[in-house]
Amino acid sequence: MSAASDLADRLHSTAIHLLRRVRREDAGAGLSAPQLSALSVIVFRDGLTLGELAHAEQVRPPTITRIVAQLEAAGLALRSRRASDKRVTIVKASAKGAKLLEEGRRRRIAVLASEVVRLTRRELADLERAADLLERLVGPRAPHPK
Amino acid sequence: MSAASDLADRLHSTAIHLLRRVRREDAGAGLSAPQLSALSVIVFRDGLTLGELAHAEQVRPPTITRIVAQLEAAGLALRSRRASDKRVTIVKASAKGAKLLEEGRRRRIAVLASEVVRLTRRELADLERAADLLERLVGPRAPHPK
DNA sequence: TGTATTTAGTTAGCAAAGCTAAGTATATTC
DNA sequence: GAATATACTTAGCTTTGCTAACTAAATACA
Repeated sequence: MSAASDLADRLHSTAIHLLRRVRREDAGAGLSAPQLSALSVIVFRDGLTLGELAHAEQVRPPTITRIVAQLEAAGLALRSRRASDKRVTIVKASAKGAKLLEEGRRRRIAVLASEVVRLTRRELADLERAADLLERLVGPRAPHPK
Repeated sequence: MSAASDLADRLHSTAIHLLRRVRREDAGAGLSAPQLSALSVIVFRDGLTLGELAHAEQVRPPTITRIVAQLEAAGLALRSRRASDKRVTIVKASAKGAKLLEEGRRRRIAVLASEVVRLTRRELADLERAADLLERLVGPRAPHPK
């Protein structure tokens, strides 16, 4: 139990540090980490609804409303109503958004991957497997009974 | 290069999701993730200075000033001046702080480790190694030339 | 049909995180 | 002993995240 406890602690701590580390670079691209994260999902799953995006990003509706509004204001994403149900909002990435995502990714690489590429092949494989596991651990899944 | 890029992206994304995941539980303990992270360092390295803590946490001085002020207001940490140099502030954990850290840790476990303990021994070993690597990647190290 | 409920998203307003710029107080330098 | 450097603080800004309360559209039901 203590081993799992320690590990969870370390993951928590490294997550905080990782985000602090990339924060400034992301800012250089003009986008915050949450904005980039959302944009990434939008590009990857083009045409999803705000609700789906909120679920994927594990935030509450008001939060995703605002983030998408920012992306839209920056000309990176587009919103439209679904014809068959005018309550739902469809989000798509603009060409500019897709392009900027690629740039943001490159910047992040400069910070993370400049170190990552120095790893041995074996260490890289470890990290890859760990990323799989982490995605399973923290992926969307009805987080809490409200 | 694209492999490293993808990996960096995934780590970035999982870091965001992990923190969102534990956010509510930490809130349940009355502490935010940054507060818990700082408290953890304070408990682990009792008697460090604010500057050292800021460096360990990779934030700017004003940020650490505020976080420690919050911990102090909550009765979890204590500040004192160093006799030999009255500019520097020494931070220590109170008994209450050490106790609460253990509780916060337990709560986080409930979220992360409830899944973590379900992993196979081999997966756990992967994650452990990954945590080592991540700590190396994102640990304190003069991040940017101001 | 026509009210009542549910669903999708928004608006308002709050606390905290992070920052920079500018201030204070103590040490150090010359 | 005046000038500079160091350690931290204060002020003020933007962004994140939340809950609570609202609007508008769809569905239920009677």
